[in-house]
Amino acid sequence: MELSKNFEPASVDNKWYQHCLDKGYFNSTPDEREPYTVVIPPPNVTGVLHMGHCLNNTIQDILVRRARMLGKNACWVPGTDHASIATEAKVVGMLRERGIAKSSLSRDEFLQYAWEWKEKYGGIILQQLKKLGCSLDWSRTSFTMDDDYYKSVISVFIDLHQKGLIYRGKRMINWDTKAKTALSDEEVIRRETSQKLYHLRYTVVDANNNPVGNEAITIATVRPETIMGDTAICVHPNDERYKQLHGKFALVPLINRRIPIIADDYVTMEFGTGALKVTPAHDMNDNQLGQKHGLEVIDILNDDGTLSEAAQILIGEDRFEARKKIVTELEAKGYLVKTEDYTSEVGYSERTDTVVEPRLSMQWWVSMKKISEPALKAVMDDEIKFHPAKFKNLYRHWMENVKDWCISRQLWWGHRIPAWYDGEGRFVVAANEAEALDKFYEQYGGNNIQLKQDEDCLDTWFSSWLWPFEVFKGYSNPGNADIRYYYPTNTLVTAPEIIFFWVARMIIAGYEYMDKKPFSDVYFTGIVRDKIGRKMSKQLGNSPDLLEMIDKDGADAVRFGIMISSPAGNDLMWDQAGNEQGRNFNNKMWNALKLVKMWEQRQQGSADEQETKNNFAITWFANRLNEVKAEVDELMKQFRLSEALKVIYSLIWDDFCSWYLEWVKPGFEQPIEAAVYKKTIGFFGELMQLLHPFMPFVTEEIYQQLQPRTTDLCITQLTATVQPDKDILTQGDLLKKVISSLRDARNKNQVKPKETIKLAIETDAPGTYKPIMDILGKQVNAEAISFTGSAQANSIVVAIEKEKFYITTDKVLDSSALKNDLLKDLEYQKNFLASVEKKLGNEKFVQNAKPEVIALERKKKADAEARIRTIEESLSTIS
RNA sequence: GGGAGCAUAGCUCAGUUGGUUUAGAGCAUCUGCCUUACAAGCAGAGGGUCCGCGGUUCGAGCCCGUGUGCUCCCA
Repeated sequence: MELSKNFEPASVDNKWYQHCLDKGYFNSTPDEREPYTVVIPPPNVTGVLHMGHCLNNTIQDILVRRARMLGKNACWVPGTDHASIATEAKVVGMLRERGIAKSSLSRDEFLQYAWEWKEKYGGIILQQLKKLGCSLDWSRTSFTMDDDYYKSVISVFIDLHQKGLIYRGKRMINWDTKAKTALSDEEVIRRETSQKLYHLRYTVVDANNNPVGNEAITIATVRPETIMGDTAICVHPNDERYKQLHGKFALVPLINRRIPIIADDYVTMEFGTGALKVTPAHDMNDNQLGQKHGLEVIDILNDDGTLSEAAQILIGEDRFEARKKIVTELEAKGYLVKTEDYTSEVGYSERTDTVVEPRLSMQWWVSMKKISEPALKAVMDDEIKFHPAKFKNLYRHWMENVKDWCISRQLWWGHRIPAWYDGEGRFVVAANEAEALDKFYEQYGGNNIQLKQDEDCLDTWFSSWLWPFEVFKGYSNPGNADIRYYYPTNTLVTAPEIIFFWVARMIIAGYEYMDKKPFSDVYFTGIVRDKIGRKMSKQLGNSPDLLEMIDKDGADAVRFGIMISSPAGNDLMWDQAGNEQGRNFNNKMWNALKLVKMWEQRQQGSADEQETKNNFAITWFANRLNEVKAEVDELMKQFRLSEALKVIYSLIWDDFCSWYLEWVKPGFEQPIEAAVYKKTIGFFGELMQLLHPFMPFVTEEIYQQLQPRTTDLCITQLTATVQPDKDILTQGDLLKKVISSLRDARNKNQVKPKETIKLAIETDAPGTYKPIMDILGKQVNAEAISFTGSAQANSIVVAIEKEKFYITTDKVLDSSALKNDLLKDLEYQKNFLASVEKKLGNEKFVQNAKPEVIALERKKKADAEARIRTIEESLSTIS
């Protein structure tokens, strides 16, 4: 079959992915092998594949595929989480298109639509992962609202409540006015936002409401619309400007409500005017201050962010509209002293991107302090290893200062809180209404009481923290065969931004419910940025279309592109050029395949490799391959995936294609020895195997093209690594160096590639060169090679190590360039020698340094001296 | 305000308990080649005050201090 000019990924990718699915290669069931388990960080069911997923899942696939090739029973579990807020927003959108208002639906009706949406549009991302080549066990696809999973989440809630670790309480929370729900601290994104700082003047009065002279106090605020919720003004006790106002009162502008002026060292004297308006209902810090001083709490906002009756004015106006209007009014009535530009951090909802409103609210909480202790210890003791380890610090800091977790959300899509209330607000926690009634009568007595279930549902993370064991039904069906075999899982691959959202909580849940860690290693990927360092985001539009890229260059090229620039735990500056490099790499390998296939019909002679005259090339490459295999082993153990890929890339492109293939390549239309052909096919296959986890499709295709196979590459087992022969590798390096130097000399002397030369070698060890003469001659286009004991007239001299090489050609030579090079090298060597001699002349060095270091320095000295002699002799022949 | 991290070639990064030469790779750049696998390629080359300053040491890109700049997290 004729091979195409270039590698064509489009048909190849799909063909092999489907083949592997048909063969069930990605499916796993417990057996006698060692398991290698990875659970996917469940993407949001509304999600579509972006660069972060691409990086994350490529890494997981590399780990999983390699484990599979190392004889482990690899199991990678796919799935999605139900994403309360995001999904509910999508469903509301769908309903709007159909002209249905959410408010017109009952909870059950709404949930029906939500499931409809989920079945129709949800989980597209899982199909996209197939395009990327991810070798997931699709038979295990999980969803955080699957029946058993749902029950487990509810059961965990009840259990934690019984243990006293879940409680209900009215506290300050982050309120999303668009989704009308509470958010946890982790769901709030803080962003620098330019705002205005308004200086407002409050009239000062005494206890009898009489003005105190002409006194007024000016405060600075970015939220003038909340002044109606003010219940105090606070100044620093040491602030001389305000000492006379302690114990006095101020009138809130426009509504003229009287509030006390209090003193607290919480206030920063230098900031603004040094006087702080205190609004306990609408600011976290003000709330604490209010508690300390026993201040009234006046909530002036509705749950949708409009002003409430309590505001007295601008009732029903949106908070930002109200801000504009109140500023105008304050200015008109002379309360606005001045306006400054001001930049500060403002919290935005992660899901709806609206400004988060701090708000007092009755919510459910997980008490985190005690439950997180084993989880902190496990990471500090390296029972669970973080890669890179620097994230341990961050983790410790968070865990040591962990705050209670707000887990209730005012949404319908999710796990409904199993709490049941009577008309008076008394409640019990139970799995269903019947159990709830029993419990209620037991606890409160009475009979014939109507209970109503809590309307709210649980934070999505309250379900995904059970993921590593519940995907194996480790909680709902304890001790089953899967959980015993696959848990603890091996490696979790995730982004550092969800270390608290998810990683920490999974560790907590793992110890609480399985009594074991959920995973042994956590690999944190970096954040994918564009090439000028901006985080990729929808808003910026700097996120490339992944599927388009995969269609264009193939999944392998995209995987290569993202992995080649992806240091563990560091952000990566993604650049389209990486894809091109990957595509070029595909073509390089494809062309090497074409070359090798051309030889298939031209084999000649014995297939016994001992006989072949290309023995050196084969022996050298075999050892070089072993060397790289050992390196890759080591790098993979340390999760240095990007470096492993670089090493393999260079082995294939440079060592195999540029050196080895050129060394064994027969002349035009000449035959190739059968033994060499056989070996070459073998090497090529092994290279594909080594690269396969990184680039699964092109490697499988080439592997199958190389020779008829009865198996597939993706399940072919890697053989144990053999230690390479150092002497052979050194000789190979020498050969490469000689060839490069001679080519350089040809280049500098403008000897055209096609012109042949005669080469004479002056060496003490001609034996070293005998096995590599053929290769050397071919590579530098020499028609003859001889050994000589003396300088050759009219030749180009090339000095390498202690040896000299004389190139003779018909051309008239201009030796000035050559002479220049030699002089430059001589100066370098002399300086180097001087530095080594200085070191060796230093008594303290000789006394203190380790013997092997001193021996090394002596060798450096000897080498440099020999080298200087060679250069000087060479220079003398040039004149 | 508190904490963490980073700073090495034009760009992106390696550089493992301080000594493998006067620091490496890929990409980009430059030179020469349309050499029958590959011009999306081949063969070569150039390119660095390892952020500044001070210290420890026989010896510092690496350890310590300090300054500067950038990034992230928390309040």
